[in-house]
Amino acid sequence: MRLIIARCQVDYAGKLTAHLPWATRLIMVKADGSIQIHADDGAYKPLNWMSAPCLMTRQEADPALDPSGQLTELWSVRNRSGDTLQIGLAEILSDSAYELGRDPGLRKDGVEKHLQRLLAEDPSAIRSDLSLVQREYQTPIGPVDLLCRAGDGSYVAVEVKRRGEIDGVEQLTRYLELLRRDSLLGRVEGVFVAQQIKPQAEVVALDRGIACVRVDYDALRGADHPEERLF
Amino acid sequence: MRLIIARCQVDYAGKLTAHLPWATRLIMVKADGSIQIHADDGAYKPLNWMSAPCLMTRQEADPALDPSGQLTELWSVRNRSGDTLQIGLAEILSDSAYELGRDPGLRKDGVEKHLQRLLAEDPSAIRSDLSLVQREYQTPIGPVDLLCRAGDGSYVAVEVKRRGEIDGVEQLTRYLELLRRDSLLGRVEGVFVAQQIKPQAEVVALDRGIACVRVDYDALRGADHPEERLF
DNA sequence: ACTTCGATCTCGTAC
DNA sequence: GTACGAGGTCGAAGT
Repeated sequence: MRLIIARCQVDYAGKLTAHLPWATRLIMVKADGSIQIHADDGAYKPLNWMSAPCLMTRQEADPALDPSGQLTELWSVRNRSGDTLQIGLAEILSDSAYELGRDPGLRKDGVEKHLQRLLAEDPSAIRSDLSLVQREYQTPIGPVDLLCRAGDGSYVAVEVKRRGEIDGVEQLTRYLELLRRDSLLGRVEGVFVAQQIKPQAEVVALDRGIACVRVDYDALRGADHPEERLF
Repeated sequence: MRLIIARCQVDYAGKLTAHLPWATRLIMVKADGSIQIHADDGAYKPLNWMSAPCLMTRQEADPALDPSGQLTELWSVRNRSGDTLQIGLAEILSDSAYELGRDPGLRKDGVEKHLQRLLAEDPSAIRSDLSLVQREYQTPIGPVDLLCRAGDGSYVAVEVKRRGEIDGVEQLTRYLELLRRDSLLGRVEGVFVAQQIKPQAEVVALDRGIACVRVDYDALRGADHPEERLF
């Protein structure tokens, strides 16, 4: 990994064009050839970047092409799609490189699957009269997260999301259309379950007769494993 | 901006939990307090991070809590939601800080809004008989990009995308369903406009009676500002 | 290789 | 502030 602190200007041309005026920034070149340019604030997204695989060519500044004469080096980076990143360097305040080696990588836990599992174990957390028929109930257009049965015997298709947005409602709508064609199932209701549901998604859902239920992930986890509760 | 190259291990607990085993990595601390931890490959997304605003507290390693004795420093970072990032540091290979100052920021060009504006100025570029009724016509499920009127007096809802994919067709379909319920509007057509349209998206659109139109962004810009044309 | 989908998404922008 | 849509998204999982 090579880290450079330098005054630079940058131009990107690809799916869009973008320009960075002269300023002092961090330029990071990773071992895989990828490059990112960071300012001193903002979240992790760089101001500009080029992902691997890409090819960099370097050239000394040509005074004829740089009337202001502040350029010392010009880097051109290009990827397979023909996107280009041009970095002009002026004063270099620091330039160092390190061998980091391969990273063992990140281990995650606790995403949407977990929420689905908790609700499969206790569908009454969604609505008191629900009982599970099958989790990941297969259909030709994909799996329904939870297929349940209501107190009155009718089937209920449940779509589980961490955040309920409009495309989740579309997904459930497609499942319901399909399930309702299956005359063996009889009446089939839809329930959209999420930790948070966006207002627009709720409007669309209710307009289609789909109920919306918000669930508390931490409470569910607590109910499932009381010993893990912190308070 | 502070840049540290060090052997470290990291734990995140928040919307999910994640762990990074011991390895040598880059730790970047920006002036706004945000932190990111990078390996030597991968695109710009860090292995782990904490966005500003957040608060870091530092403590010397306590041998009693670290039987292996490799820890030299322990950093705890916390944000407003209570998410925490714990970074344990061992050998520090490099540690340096720089004053970068405020960045003048990125200037972009060529995004969807610009395309929408150009088409709003001249809807005949979509179809010769179209005239604009309203840009960003509001509905309960979101704004229609362009509401136009055809030569025969019927309304035309136009969805503009840079790249036309299937979700754009879905979006326009929802608008059309809604607009057609409004008896004041009478007949409402749909037109899907983009620089490129994926074959799958076109199949779905045509199947639903939605016309597809490809537009040339550069030509539109050229027609609008002939002096800016490069060739 | 390509596609689909979630994300500790990030980022702008309108309300 | 909150909510919503777009992204040069990134990254993983499945086909």
